[in-house]
Amino acid sequence: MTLIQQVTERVRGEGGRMTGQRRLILEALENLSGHPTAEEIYARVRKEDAEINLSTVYRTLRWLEESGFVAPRWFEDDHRRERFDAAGSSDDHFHFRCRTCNQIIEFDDPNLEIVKQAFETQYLAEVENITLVLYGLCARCKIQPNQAQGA
Amino acid sequence: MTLIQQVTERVRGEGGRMTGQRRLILEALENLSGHPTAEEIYARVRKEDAEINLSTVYRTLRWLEESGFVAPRWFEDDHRRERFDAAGSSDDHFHFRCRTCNQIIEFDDPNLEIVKQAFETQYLAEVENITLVLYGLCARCKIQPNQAQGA
DNA sequence: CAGCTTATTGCGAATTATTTGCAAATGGCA
DNA sequence: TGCCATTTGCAAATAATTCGCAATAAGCTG
Repeated sequence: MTLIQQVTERVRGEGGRMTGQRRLILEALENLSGHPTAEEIYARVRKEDAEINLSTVYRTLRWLEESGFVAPRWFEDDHRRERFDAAGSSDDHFHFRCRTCNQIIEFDDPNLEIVKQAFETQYLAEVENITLVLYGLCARCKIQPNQAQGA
Repeated sequence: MTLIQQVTERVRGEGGRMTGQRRLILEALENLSGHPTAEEIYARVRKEDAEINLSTVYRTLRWLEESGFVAPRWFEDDHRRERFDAAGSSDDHFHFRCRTCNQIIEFDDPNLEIVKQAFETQYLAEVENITLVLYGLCARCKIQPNQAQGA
């Protein structure tokens, strides 16, 4: 089932409406690779609907976030700008961000479960959530520098 | 050697001045526990010098950051607000943040080195920096909830 | 398929953390 | 003690995101 179908089902179930704007924003989320910003999604959607407003994009993203369809992320090299992770909040994974080309790679590692448990045991705490970001150079930029993409 | 002494040495070495404002900000950094915000440092410093301006606090923190004496941190539950880690950028450690009392615990774990190396090997990347934050409930808040402190 | 209700949109203004420009103040060497 | 470049205070600028509100349009209902 596609993202648009899932969201449609959800929105209808709670008396909401599936508008043209929402459909376009969902399409943009599926098609834009990486973790786009609201502006990037806005730019993409604008190609189809020149009248759409940036605040509609923000509102829709916030609403998708509440339902767990997207998760907000912030990276330190650009900490003011929110990015949207279309993988949603359910599927947990970690991130690597290349400081040259700005690409984001998602990965997972079972060691994080160990780190979490060790912390919980030592501090008698309960860990609900983990954010891990590795910053550095991706394979390509290690060899051939300066391929900077969008911020 | 105290932080103020270290910074004085550095600033004099590069033709800068150790002003009363800078001294107070450094004292605040040493005395405030956790990872204070610029506003918190400002509030503290203001008790000694009612004339100091918030932008002086920001400028000084930025300058300390450039020299590696403090490191900026952002936590997701309050992602817009910058916090300053007096441990500096040299000493690397990770963070736990309690979602109830907002306290920050610093910790280290050798498994992160393994995660880093595994990632570098698999993706042929070079990791320069790691940010890891665990979010959850600290020991006290697990038992006795609602002791919320500053944001 | 036209009407109706109210969820959603567009727009512009507000918000908030941080930064900047500039004239006035001051640290610290001569 | 005076000089002058570095720093400060102040007020205005920035920039991402949010909000209020009147206008628009989903999608039931008849």
